[in-house]
Amino acid sequence: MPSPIFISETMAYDHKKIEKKWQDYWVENKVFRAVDNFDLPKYYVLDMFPYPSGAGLHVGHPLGYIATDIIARYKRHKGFNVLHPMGWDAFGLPAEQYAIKTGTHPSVTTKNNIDNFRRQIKMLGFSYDWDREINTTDAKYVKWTQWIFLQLYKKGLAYESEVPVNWCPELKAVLANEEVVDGKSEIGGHPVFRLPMRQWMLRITDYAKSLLEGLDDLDWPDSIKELQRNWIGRSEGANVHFELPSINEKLTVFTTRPDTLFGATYMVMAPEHPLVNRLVSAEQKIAVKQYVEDASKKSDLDRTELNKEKSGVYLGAKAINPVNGKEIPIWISDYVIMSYGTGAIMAVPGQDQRDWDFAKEFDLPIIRTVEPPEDFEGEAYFGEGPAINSDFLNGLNIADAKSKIISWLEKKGLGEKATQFKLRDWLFSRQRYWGEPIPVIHNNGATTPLDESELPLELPEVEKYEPAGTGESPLSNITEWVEVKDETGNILGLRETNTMPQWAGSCWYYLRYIDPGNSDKSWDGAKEKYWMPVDLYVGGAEHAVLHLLYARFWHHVLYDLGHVSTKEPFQKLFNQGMILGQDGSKMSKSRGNVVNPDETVDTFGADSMRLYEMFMGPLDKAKPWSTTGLQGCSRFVNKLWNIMVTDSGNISVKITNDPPTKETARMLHSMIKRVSVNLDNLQFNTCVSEFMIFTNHIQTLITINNDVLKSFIILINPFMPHMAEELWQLSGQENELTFQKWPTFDELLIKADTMKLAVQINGKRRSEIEVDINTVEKEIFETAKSADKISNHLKNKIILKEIYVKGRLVNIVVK
RNA sequence: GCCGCGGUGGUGGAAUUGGUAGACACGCUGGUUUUAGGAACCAGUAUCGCAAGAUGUGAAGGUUCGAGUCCUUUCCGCGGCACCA
Repeated sequence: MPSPIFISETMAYDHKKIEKKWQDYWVENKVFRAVDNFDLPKYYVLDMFPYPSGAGLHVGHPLGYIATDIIARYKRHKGFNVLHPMGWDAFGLPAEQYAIKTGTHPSVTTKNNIDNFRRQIKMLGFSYDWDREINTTDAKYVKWTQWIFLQLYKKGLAYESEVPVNWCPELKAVLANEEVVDGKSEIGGHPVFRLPMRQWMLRITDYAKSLLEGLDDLDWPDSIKELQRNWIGRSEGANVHFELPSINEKLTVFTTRPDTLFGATYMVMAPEHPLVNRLVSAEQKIAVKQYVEDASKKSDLDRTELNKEKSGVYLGAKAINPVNGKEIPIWISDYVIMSYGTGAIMAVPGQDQRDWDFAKEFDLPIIRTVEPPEDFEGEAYFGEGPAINSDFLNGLNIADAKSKIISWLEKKGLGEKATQFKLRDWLFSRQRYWGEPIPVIHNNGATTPLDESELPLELPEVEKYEPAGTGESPLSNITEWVEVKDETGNILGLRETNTMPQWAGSCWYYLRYIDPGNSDKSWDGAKEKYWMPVDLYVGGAEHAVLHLLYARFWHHVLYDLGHVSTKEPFQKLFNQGMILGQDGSKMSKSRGNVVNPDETVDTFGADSMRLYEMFMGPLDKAKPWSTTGLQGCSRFVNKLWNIMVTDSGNISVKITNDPPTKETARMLHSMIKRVSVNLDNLQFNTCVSEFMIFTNHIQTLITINNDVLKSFIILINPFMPHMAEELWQLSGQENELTFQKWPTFDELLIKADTMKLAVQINGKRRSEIEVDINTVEKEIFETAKSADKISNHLKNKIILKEIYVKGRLVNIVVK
């Protein structure tokens, strides 16, 4: 960004010198250290810690950090003991891919990137307690990540399974469901295929109910709660058992519409269903085998892209519909998926569009069991209506029919009420080097967890970081690490060579900040009880169903095991929006619209950048960067400086002990009120406007009262701490600014002596009157009626009603 | 298709939650100052109109004394999910 710097005639605020001065001061005096003083009210304000990439920060990254820093500083002024930490989510694929290319150990890359990120973050003057900095790749941290894994393992929540996984040949790794988007990898957009592989899984499905119900009491954006609810995907319905006469077994299906059972005219099983081979008839054997093979070759992308046309094959077997004893044919089709419900459905084409499409394709019978309205022209009907063709359910609405059929099924032992979740177990292993080793030893098909005393299990040095390509991690090549031997050299077992996914470290880092140096325990119980939960958590919405769901899962487990005192980790969540490039599109290297914070801070200073990012608009909205907008904020910063400070660097002679005018006092108290309320609501942009309005006012003053100035400095300190500290010092204050009490406002002082009231005729503004604040209503109406332009509007009209909205307006309703 | 969020000047956005729409800033126009450019300061800036005045928060209806705000229908944009039975 070529920004020519011109020397102005007024003394410019020397941001470089002053920012360095106070940043050094804060570090040397450990001003922002959080002390474990349990008597003080606490406030835990947390940022989603970054993955330190090689590219460094662009101006969008620190947006949330600026907001949390403002809140942290605000809460300190409000008397809270504030915990505000920062750390690094440092395991991950980019460092490993760089290692494959260059041979540089990922720990070296990671260290360099962290150093750069730390430098960039520090230049913005954030009030982090750097004594609590953590790094997920640090052996002292990995130890406790592995320790938590062992707790999950011991509780039976970690298991190995040969499951069809999302295999990405390009990344040479398997991915979690949450990491696959539209059949492609979330990172890089490479195709993903379904392959069976041995994998570690975490039983997050055991916590589906708990995770769903826990959302209710959280102060989170509705959109994120809704996203998680959808992802967990609770469905209420029934399991229904269908008799399979040919093999004398039962086939259970899950349905949300048991009321439509009389309309079930055929059944469909997933091609992978275990009963397929036993049910298939001799005549259909070849066709079925072919279909099953074709289905297994399809990638996720194929399956979604082909979702328009239904395919399938008749199994040559029948099932008995339990409500009427009718024989119905069983088909297989890939529109039924094995991993949801029981992998088989009862098809009710009359009430389900997918079943309708399939029935039309293969000429299967359709029976409506809910009467559609007369003008209904669609195909399957899923609206409300009376039951038809359904024997004892006829005439009932859907809800009544459901409960009646469920109790009928339960009484006869043919089915029962059931709840299903979409959520699947969490695929927890990765075929990568740069992750936490899973602390487990294999021996003859059995697995043994490491003893806690053997933790941390550290990564061995390797020569090649390239994965084997067969789905095995680079660790599998390190024989001396993999083979666990006793003193005499006998092999006792083989180490697990898969590592944990990047999410592992971020699942509990907020707990480690509470007690980062503890080498005996993951964290101290008393400290955890004091600091938790996180009072405010700010980060990007892209983590809605990944990090935020996984972390909640671990936390729920830790709660059940008695390791944490709160059921939920993050009480209030806020998502910062994206900062777009000047052109309105997403900032990216390829578009060439990336704004670098190093240059911005160098040219305009940290305070200007902080102020501008807050001024741009609401924190949660996406908004484009504007260099002229930034210049506007920089202009404001300099203007404020020049009002307060002389060219020779002393506090202005305007600052005196003369009492403020009524107007100045009114504006100060109004500002205190609005800034306080807006900060409580995380509305930072309007706080900045308030500062501008007040500054525009004091610019016109001949003298500025010293106490007014003091209050103003405290108000701006969260936003522009460097200048605030300097002004605080220049104005002769000696106490630590950080802990000054937040000013309070006096409602009486905010009121002016007179008020301006709009005068409306039939709700339209026609005039304005100014009256004394104590004027009684009757007098106000009289004044209003005689006001400029109003008498004209009242000519030849009948006044029906007179409305006075206190302090705002008068409305005269006429006819 | 389903779920969630949004649509206000030339631009980013305000609006005490039903009460004077456009705060604050950017940009633009004119002025002061300056050798000039820049900076700083002053004034103006929703639209139409010389004016009086009229119109105006994606569109159309409705509730109300009064609607950017509430209700209905509809269009557009963004995010998420997607054969989940």
